Amino acid sequence: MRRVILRAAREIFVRDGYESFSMRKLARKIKYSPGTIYLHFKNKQALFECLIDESYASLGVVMLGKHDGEGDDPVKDLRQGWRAYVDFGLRNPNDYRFAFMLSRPEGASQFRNADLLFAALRDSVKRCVEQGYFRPVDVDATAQAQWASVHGITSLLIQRPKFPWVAKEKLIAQVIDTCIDSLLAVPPVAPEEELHASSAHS
Amino acid sequence: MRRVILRAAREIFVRDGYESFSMRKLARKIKYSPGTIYLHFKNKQALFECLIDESYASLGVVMLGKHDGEGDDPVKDLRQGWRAYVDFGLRNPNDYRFAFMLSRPEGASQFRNADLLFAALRDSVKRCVEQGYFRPVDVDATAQAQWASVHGITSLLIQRPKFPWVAKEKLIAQVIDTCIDSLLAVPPVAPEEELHASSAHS
Amino acid sequence: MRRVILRAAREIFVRDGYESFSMRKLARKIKYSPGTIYLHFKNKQALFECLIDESYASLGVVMLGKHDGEGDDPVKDLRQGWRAYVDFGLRNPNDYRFAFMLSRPEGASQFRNADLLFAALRDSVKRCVEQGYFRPVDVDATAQAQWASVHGITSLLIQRPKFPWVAKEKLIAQVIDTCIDSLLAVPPVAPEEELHASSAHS
Amino acid sequence: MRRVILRAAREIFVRDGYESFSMRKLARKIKYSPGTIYLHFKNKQALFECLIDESYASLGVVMLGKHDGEGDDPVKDLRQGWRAYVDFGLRNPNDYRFAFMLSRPEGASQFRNADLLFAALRDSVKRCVEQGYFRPVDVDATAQAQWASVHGITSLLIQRPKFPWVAKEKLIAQVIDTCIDSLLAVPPVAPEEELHASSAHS
DNA sequence: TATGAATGAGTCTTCATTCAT
DNA sequence: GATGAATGAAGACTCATTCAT
Repeated sequence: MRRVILRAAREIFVRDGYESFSMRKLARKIKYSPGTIYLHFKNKQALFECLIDESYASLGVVMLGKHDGEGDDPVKDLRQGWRAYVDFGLRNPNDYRFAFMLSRPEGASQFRNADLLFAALRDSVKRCVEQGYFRPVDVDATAQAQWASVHGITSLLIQRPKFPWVAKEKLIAQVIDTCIDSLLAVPPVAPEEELHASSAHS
Repeated sequence: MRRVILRAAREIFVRDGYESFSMRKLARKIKYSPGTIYLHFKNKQALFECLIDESYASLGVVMLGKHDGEGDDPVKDLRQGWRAYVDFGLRNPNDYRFAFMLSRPEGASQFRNADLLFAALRDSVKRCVEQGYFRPVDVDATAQAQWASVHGITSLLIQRPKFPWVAKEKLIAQVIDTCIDSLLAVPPVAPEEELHASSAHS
Repeated sequence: MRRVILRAAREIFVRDGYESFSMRKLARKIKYSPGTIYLHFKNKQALFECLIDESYASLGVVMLGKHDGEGDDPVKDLRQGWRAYVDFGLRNPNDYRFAFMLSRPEGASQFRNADLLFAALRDSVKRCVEQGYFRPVDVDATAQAQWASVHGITSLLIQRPKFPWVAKEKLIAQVIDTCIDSLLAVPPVAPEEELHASSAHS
Repeated sequence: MRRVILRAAREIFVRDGYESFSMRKLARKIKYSPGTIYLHFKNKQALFECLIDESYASLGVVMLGKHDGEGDDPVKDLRQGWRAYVDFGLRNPNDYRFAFMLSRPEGASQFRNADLLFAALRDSVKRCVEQGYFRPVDVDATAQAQWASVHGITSLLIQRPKFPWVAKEKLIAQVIDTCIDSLLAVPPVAPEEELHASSAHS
């Protein structure tokens, strides 16, 4: 029942965007009276928080799914994780907006799932450092910086789909590779003309 | 008169945020009747677009101001330009939200000032490449990738002020430096400990 | 226009009582949209305050009307004033409820008309004292005590119309007379068997 | 179980006032579902009536407690009874509002406890007359008139706590004393300065 | 005895916008 | 250029109450 409401709410968001969501619309959509929603969610805000948390969870599943089996190459895992992150955002723009681009009112609570997500991401970076793939960088700072960059390209592509971007695939790859390659202890061997191949740290 | 309205509108935004802006409040603030605004702007939407364009302009002024007539070190210019970008966003979060983080409805027009901004930024990168500071990368892709990263850290810091960030200064520097240093034809000195050293490169 | 709204609002109150008043009902009654009311009154509260003040004014007019011409007998004036007060309450119960029996929210402002009313009443008592009709009592305390008693009978008769009251006329007279006669410097001459005739001070 | 509900309801009233009482809040408070209340009370109205009756009972207990088995000075008893009445109101304003200041809808039933209260009060007056302390006044009229006055000061002090009252103690005493002293067969001593003297009569 | 789900009408209020003047 | 009056729709939310289970 909560599920029904949440699903419908998400659909409205995904379809019409955040700005035009309303409890009334939601009620109309699930063909219940407005009051009914309030039996299951204290608030519009509470409903939101729930949806946001779900979004974090989805994103987490997608990202972490990539190195479930503990690949032998944590750098590859990380790269694929970020790539999954971007793809998730592009494929679920309203989920992504929910999770990261909405102004959240003052008193909003923290989200369990968000913490899990960030912890996992941090661990992924940590593994790269510990196993000698990355130079001995500050793990927290690096994880956050990478997240920032990847969030940047994701949100811009979502928010400005009509901007004259260069080939999106290339752009995404360039952002992620820049983040990762610049940290490699041993720089990647340069194949032919690849953008990220040449970040030449000693 | 348009000016008066725009200034007042911006003030409301900057003060109270996007969500709580309304034409009525605006009218009240400029001490004119609501109808009057419609003599000068067709729409709430039209007013918005105008404000957004102004925000692009402000941002452009701030960024470009950094290497106005200069030119002896385009990399430094670029670095400072991005730093100015982030600072602008953090100091004018509502302006920044306006420019880059608002969902803009379908039919919204392009913005002249945005084009100027991106062109300037692209040129800045181009200069780095042409003068041999950067490896011969794809200028457009690089400019966009850098923008994405810098936008990423800016918007996250704005939108999630309570996230347990590492020291903000360090984080910002790390994002910008990663963008730039990975492109240098001659890599910055001090390979290990790079993170702290990089913001003081000659 | 404000007048139209106020009159309609008062009618709703008078007809249906305080509890069942609503802005929507009011709007429906004057056949305007709800929003329209808010063009003229900031609030439900603001509308109330206005009505209450009007009620004070009406009551003031009624009470003071009784000794407009400065009767030569201030005691008679006072007695008639109180009697007019009670009558006003009984004839306009919802006005009276408005003025004195409604719980008023915290921030509610004072009412100009109420002040005028109380001042006049105090003056009336004062005159009785100054001209030697009343013993030299504390004017403020006396005015307030009399008001309390008169308010008491008024509000009870309004609020509990079905209580097995003794003859109302007699009851009202007894309350007012008790208030006044007990203060007389020279007690009224006792006619035949009159309840208040005998309050024999000195 | 009815008891549990009633107690909780009363607490809500006493804490938050009449206006903000609701069946839902009540249900939440007793941690039962809203429906449950309706198993025990037909109505909000029915619940109210019950509460009001209880209030009458409380008030009765307080008043009558003052001259339980006594009797050597019925005037003193009466005076103390009224004083207890006022104090009860001031100390339990929401109870008092309940009992006397709420508009009660048409079909509301009479209250057993109210009858008891008034009967007791009437008897108290009657005793004063029969034992020669009071002049031979109409007992019913006198009881009702006194009640009116005392109710008046009680309700005004409750309802208008911010009014610039003279010293409340003095005011209350003046109201009660006026009611009683004006009926004494042998007037209290100290004709001038009576107002202050009267509360210390033997 | 109890409840969980539901409702339908209602609460106050704000909104973007229009238009005759 | 400007306004004052107005609107209709919508906003979030609460209410007393019912009823199948």
